Amino acid sequence: LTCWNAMISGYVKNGMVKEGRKFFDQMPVKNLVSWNTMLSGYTQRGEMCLAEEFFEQMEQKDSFSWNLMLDGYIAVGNLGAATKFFQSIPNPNIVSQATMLNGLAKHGSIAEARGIFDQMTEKNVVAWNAMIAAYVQNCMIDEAVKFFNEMPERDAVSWTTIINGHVRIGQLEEAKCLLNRMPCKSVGAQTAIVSGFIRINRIDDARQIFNQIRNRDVVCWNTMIAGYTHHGRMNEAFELLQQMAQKNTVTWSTMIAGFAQVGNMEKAFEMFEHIGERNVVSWNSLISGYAQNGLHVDALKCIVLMMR
RNA sequence: GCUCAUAGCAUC
Repeated sequence: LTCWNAMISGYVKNGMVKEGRKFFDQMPVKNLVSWNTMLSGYTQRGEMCLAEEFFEQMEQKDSFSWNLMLDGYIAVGNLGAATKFFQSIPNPNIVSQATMLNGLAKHGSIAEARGIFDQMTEKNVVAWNAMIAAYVQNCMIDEAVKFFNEMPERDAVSWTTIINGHVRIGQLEEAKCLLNRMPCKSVGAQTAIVSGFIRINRIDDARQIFNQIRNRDVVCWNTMIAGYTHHGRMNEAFELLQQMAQKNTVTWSTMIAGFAQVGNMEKAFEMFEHIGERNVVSWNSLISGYAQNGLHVDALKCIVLMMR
C-alpha cells in the first residue's frame, strides 16, 4: 500500500494527475494517505472544482485533507473561500494556521495575518518564517527584522527570507552582513545575494558569487541566467543553460523572454519547444515576445494554440 | 524516497 501511494505521489508530483487518478481508481485497497495524495494532485494544481468533488467523496478526512483544501483556495487566490473554509475546519492545527496566515499575507491583509499569528498558542519556525515573509512582502523590513531577532530558533528559510528582505530594498551591504552571520550558508541564502547584485546591475559580481556556490540548485541557476537575459547578454545565458543539469519551466521561460527581448523569436520558439509542462508564464513569455516584436499574427496564432 | 504550511528564480 505504501508503494502504491508512492506511485500516486509520483504521478501527481509530475503533473500527471489524470494518470494518478487512473492508478488510484484501480487500487484494490486504499487508505487515507492514498486519498490525501490524490487530493493534493488537484489542490496543488488549482483544480478546486475537482478537489471539492473529491473531498466530498472522502469518507474519512484528517488534518492533511483539510489543510490541502485550504492551501488550494489560497493558491487560486480565493481568499473568501479560504477564510470560510478555515473557519469550518474542525480542529485547525499549526499547519492550518500557518497556511491561513500565509494566505492573508500574500493578499495584503498583513494585519489579519498578524492576528492569526498572535492567536497561535504554539508557534513553530514555519509560523515565524511566514510572518517574517509577510512583512518582507509588504516592504515592512523593520518589523521583519524585529521578528527575526525575536524568534527562538532560526533555520535556513528564516535567514534567506530576511536576507532577501534587505536585497529587495537595495540594502545589499546589510544582506551580505547577514549572510556572513549565517551559521550554515544555504544555497537559497546565497542565491538571494546573487539576485541582490543582479538587482543593482552588477552582473559580473553576481557571477563571481554564483561560481563560488556549491550544490547549486535549479533556482540558483535560473537566477544567474535571468541576470544575463535581463541585460541582453544572451550568449552567456545560453552558455549557462547548456551547462545546467536539470532545467525546469522557469528556466525555459527565462530564455524565451531573453531571446524575445533581443528580437530573436526563432530562438525563443526553439526554447518553447523544450518545455514539457507549459504554464501560463511560458505562454505569456512567448506571446508577449511576438507582440513586442511586432509579429502580431504569430502572437494570435499562439493564443489560438494555447487555448486548444 | 507514502500525503499538508514558510524563503531565494521566469511573463505581464
